[in-house]
Amino acid sequence: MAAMSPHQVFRDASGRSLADYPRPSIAVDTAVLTLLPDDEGRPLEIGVLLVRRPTSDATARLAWALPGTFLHEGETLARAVRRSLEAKAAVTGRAPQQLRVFDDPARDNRGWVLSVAHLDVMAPADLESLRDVDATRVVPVQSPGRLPYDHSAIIELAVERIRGEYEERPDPRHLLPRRFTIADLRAVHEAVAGRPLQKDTFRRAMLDKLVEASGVASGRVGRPAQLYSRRNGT
Amino acid sequence: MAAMSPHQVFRDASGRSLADYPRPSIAVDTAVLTLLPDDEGRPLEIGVLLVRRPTSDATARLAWALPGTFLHEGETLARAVRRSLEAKAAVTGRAPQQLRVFDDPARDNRGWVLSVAHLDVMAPADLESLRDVDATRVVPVQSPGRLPYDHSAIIELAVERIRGEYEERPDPRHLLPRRFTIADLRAVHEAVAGRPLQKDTFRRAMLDKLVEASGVASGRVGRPAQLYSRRNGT
DNA sequence: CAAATAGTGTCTGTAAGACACTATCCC
DNA sequence: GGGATAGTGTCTTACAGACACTATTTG
Repeated sequence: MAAMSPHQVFRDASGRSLADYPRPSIAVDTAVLTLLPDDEGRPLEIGVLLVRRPTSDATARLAWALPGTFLHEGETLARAVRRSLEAKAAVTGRAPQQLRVFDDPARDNRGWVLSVAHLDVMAPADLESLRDVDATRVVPVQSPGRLPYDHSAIIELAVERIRGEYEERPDPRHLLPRRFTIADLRAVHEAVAGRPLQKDTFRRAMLDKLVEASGVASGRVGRPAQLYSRRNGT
Repeated sequence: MAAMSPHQVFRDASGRSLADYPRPSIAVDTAVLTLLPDDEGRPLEIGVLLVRRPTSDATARLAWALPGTFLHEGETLARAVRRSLEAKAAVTGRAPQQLRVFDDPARDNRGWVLSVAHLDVMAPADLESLRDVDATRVVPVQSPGRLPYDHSAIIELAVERIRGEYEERPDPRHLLPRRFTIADLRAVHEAVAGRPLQKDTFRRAMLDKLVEASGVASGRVGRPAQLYSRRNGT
């Protein structure tokens, strides 16, 4: 990018100013991931938040989509993501994270629209408040149904990203509360990874990335489990 | 993103159409990475391509920047990257790859400009043709000098990305010709990693990711080295 | 022969996978 | 005690790191 001194109108080789070029609309679309529980309430698999689209008549088969909005003037992408989610969920995600830009000029028949795909993660509890709202659903990422645009690709990217993060660190997205047992942690990591993880190997790999917290888990049968928390209160 | 049936004007809750909203300009800025040789012509460290900016008068200290351009109508980001490079280099990079969007509304004093940072890689030979051109330089990524905007951050992201790729596979960006010795490969990987790599460990890790090619390397002193090539002609 | 580079044998330490065992709770 | 869950001991395998050795060329 060539740049000029401040407050000076930029003109290119053909003498046109910046404002003379056509500009695309910028959208943000967000895969809000969470965990879906099994019958006993334990984390089972990754779910993704969908919202009902203001669909016109017969296109009912594409009635659900990822939440998104257009970028407003003077707004950052992360702020646009949060704005698009605040209307749908009581608690906003912690840190919208960019995945990639979808830039096919013909991807949106409404015009020239670039979409910046984002990932956000919400704990299941934060999504309880909206579960019965008619305009939102949480579906398994394995079978999200037919989705418009590039939304299936966005979900795949988001899942890939979060799986990578969970292979490196214990619960980096704070799906668990501040204190938890190794069994809780393993259930979450298994749900994210989409496959069972070895009990003893998992424990040994995680122990030096956790700090021992005071107290043990009560309830249920069996020997009570030691509580742990993440390093440095993260 | 809500969507309408084809060829219908989209209007939001306030009845405004898509075109009524202000839209940002979209720029692409690219860190073109290559290898800088030492005195004997062996790859030593990662270099990045800079171009001279059409600087106005006294701002000479920011006279160099990453190549970039504005996105044109109907153009993909990758194509804009290639267009911005074709003017500067004889050979265009193989695959521009998105890094992230820089979206601070105040990052450019010319107006509202989002920049999509990209990574591209060129073999040193492909950059020979422009090395003496007055408007381009290749500088070490460790000490690129003062750069405008977010360009230093872009270079850091690009280096991080390419280092990750080179830890996984042998020369994924084709900095070497089709056939090469293990020693050639190790020199390239050491330059990318920025640190020396163990001779025997490196060899054993790479051997099963390569296919043996016919012939040995001639020249120099010492025992001639077996030639190898990448799997499946990639 | 010496010098130089290519390539291998092998030991050690670390860590994952797997299995079986011990520990401690509730009933 | 029985059932259930938490946590550990330990064997095997694999592999990175390290060092020293052998192999094959040029001069």
